[in-house]
Amino acid sequence: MKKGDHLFLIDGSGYIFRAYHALPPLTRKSDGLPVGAVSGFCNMLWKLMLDARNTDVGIVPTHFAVIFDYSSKTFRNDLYPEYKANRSAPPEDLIPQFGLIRQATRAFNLPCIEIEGYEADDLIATYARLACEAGGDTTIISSDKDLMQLVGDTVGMYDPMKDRQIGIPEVIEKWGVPPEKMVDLQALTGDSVDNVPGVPGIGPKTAAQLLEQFGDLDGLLARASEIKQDKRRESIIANADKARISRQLVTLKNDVPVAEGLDDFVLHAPDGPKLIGFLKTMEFTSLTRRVAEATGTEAGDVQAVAVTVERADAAHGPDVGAGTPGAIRPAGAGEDGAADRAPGTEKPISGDTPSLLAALRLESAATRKIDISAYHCIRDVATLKAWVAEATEAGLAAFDVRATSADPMQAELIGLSIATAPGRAAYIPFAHKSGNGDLLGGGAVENQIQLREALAVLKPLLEDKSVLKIAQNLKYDLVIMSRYGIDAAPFDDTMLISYVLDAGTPHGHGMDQLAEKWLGHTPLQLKDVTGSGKSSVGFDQVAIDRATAHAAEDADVTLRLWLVLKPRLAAKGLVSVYERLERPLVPVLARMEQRGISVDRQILSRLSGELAQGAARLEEEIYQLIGERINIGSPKQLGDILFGRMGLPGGSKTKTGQWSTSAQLLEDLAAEGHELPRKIVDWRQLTKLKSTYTDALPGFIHPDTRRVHTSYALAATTTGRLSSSDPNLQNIPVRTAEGRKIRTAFIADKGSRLVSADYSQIELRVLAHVAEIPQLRQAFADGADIHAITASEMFNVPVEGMPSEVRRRAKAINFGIIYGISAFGLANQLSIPREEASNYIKKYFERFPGIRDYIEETKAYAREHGFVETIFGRRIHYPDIRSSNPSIRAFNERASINARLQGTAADIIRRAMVRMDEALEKAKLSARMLLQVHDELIFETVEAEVEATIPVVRHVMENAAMPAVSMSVPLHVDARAANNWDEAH
DNA sequence: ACAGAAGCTTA
DNA sequence: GTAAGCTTCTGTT
Repeated sequence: MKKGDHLFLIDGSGYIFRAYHALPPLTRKSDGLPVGAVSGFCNMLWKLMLDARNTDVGIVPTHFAVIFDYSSKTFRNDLYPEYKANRSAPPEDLIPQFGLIRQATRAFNLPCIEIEGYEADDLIATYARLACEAGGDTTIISSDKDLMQLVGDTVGMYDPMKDRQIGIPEVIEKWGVPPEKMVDLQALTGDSVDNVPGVPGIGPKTAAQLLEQFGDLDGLLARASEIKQDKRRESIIANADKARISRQLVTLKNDVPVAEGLDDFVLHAPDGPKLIGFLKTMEFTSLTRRVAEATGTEAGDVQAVAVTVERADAAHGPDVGAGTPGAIRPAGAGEDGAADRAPGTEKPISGDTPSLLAALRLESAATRKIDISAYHCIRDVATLKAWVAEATEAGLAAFDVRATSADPMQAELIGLSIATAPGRAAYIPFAHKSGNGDLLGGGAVENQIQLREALAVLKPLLEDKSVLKIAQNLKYDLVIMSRYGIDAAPFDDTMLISYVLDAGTPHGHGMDQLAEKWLGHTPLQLKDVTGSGKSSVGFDQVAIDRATAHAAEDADVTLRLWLVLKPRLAAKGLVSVYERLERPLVPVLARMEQRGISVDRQILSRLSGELAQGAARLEEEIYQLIGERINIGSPKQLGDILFGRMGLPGGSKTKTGQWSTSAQLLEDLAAEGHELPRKIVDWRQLTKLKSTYTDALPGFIHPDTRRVHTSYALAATTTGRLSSSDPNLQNIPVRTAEGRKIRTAFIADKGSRLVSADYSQIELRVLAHVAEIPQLRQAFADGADIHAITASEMFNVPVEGMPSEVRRRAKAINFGIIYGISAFGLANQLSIPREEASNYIKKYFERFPGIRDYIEETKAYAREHGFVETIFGRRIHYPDIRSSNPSIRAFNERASINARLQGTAADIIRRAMVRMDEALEKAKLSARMLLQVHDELIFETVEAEVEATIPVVRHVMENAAMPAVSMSVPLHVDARAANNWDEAH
């Protein structure tokens, strides 16, 4: 070994236990031999060896060895007979796997190292030292904290199950001490799994703090009398000996007399047939196939080999009783790894399982490079027809539209790209201009197929029922193409597939993020080809070769993403969520966006004038009161005046140290009789309504349709709700009379009416259903006042003649439950002390123990799986639910409680929307769905059909959960018709 | 020209 | 206490 070489040391024994516990139990070979841990081990080894040949990865091992424990009896037992004495025998189905894993190691052509009397950790310490002395680097494949003491400048760790590097910073982050102090830390904390005593009452946090204060263990023991906390001081003084012996136990021995030297560990290429022989015997079908592919071996030619199996009832062989403490739980491994490690979870004697397919696709996607210079540009009809034929033959193609605007209602088609296989993609320019920058925009570029001609060739393909069209954020393309008379179908949308798979994970679902995550690739950005800011040009001005690279790459990336992501749906049981709740909603929303809604410019303009007058009047009065003309809209200036110069009481600070001027705070001051805060609150309301609504909305009226076309995002929220933007029509004011006037500007066409239909208390009904609360179910079945019933149960007062304040409090609690209640939040909401809020919650749980159970069960589920599910199977991930930061953890808990309810409600209205158009058509009604506001749908219909439309709409909405779920609580929908949205609501 | 904070609108 | 989007101000690029 020499400088620059890199040694990989696998903690084989640790891995066995971790894999056994992390992987699903009962993975067995056809003859019943349990092989789950062997499978996990082989997959891990194979992945490491692939990485080893992939120079992109950065760390390339030159030396490689797998280290095992030999037996449970080591020199440590001489030091401390109780060491690992409480270790029970390994699980029965793990025993035969110890030997198999050693055989697997040899099948991989890797050295298999174990020495009697020493633990694997000691051998690892020894080899890491030898490598360091030879000038090489070491990576230890393990996440065992016992090994962290070895981490240093030349020694790192890697956790293959979590794909995580562990270096000095990670050790400090996790344990609060640098690696060289890990020994002292472990000496203090001890280890119950290994029966290392430590000092009772000292955990990792305290230990780190003490070591910080006293330097090291010896310093601490010498000056223990200085510790302030009585209990802690006494425990450390009384147990100093235990700490010292613990330190000896956890200190790894780095001078074990080893037989093999580092030169015996030089990494060789795997021997295909030898390895495949073993894998076949194990019936690891997918890994066999992948290894065969990678090594160029014909798997069919290789015979399975004999393996030696130690029976569970035989004498315990090596490894028994020794393992890695803190083996992670199945859930702790993260379900997200499931398909990545698909072969580890595969069923015995399986063919192409979805997980296998997903894993294969991922592997090939990550290895096949993207070459943006290899794309074609289609400039004549004959070539275009050839590509259409190719796509038809393939039965699928990815598309991406290039247009003049991000708003699909305004966008003019410029070109279209198409991909038929990874790396095989083309761009068809129709409307590029030579960008000379003169005002006329230059002339059309030569050698382009005319738009009409190109669409005539493409339309049959786009509408061909036997060709799957794949796009990223398909709704955009669909709206544009629909305006050009094309109704593309059938289709898949990679953005939505990602959303179904990974809602709530840190990565978003945009193409760039998906390409980065799954393909390890950064596509050309639009900015890269159009420029940005002032010097940017329209896409139609981009040179055709640059446009080709950009557009065709997006189609290529989309196709590759589809190959990777689509099989994952089946692997995770999420196909029906995608096919029933996501994909069919795309054309529904595309139609709603295209229809738009009429907004009366005159009404808004009149309102804007009134608001301007009112605001101006208040402005003058405010200036009078404060004596100077500040910018009232500046919270900074306002705060300085109110709480600084004028000295009003009760000012609190925001997190940036500014005075808070929130409405709540100003309201409180107003209630104390101050004149100014009231005026500021009023001024804010008027200016808010003016700027956000009356002034902004007219700008969204489309020049041709003269209606407002919002844009719905299907994949923007974590819970499954839609979001609306440009403009946001889901936050049009309704609470105040002033604000509601905005709604009168949303009108139906002449001779038509707006119909508004909204679910009543849908989230509370979902709660009553999922948490199985008898009183709430009964109340909803009776059509009773749910908040009054809650109050009656809690405070033992009759519903008749109930004071409104009592009902108000119950209502706040009901909403609080939906939001994942906390005493802090409820106290804020009701302006009561935290203790009082806490008592309310306690009382509530006494009356409705099912809700407490539901909340606890949700938290436990989220913690175990890292996600929660709606009743229709939509998954929402909470990766931070296990955070050690209590406030982050609590936030994730509340969010996960809310997500089941909000997400289920969102699923229900999605189901209604998917069915609505067909139901209306079947009833021969011309009503058109225009808007969705979370629990409300707004339709436009001719006056004569209003009466017939309402029952159809109600029926679809009230039965939307069926037949997938038969709810134990009825859904109730209120519906009304009027000339404008204010009166219809 | 853009990003973050503060504030306000909705379900 | 949950989930969003938009506007203004303010400071940085």
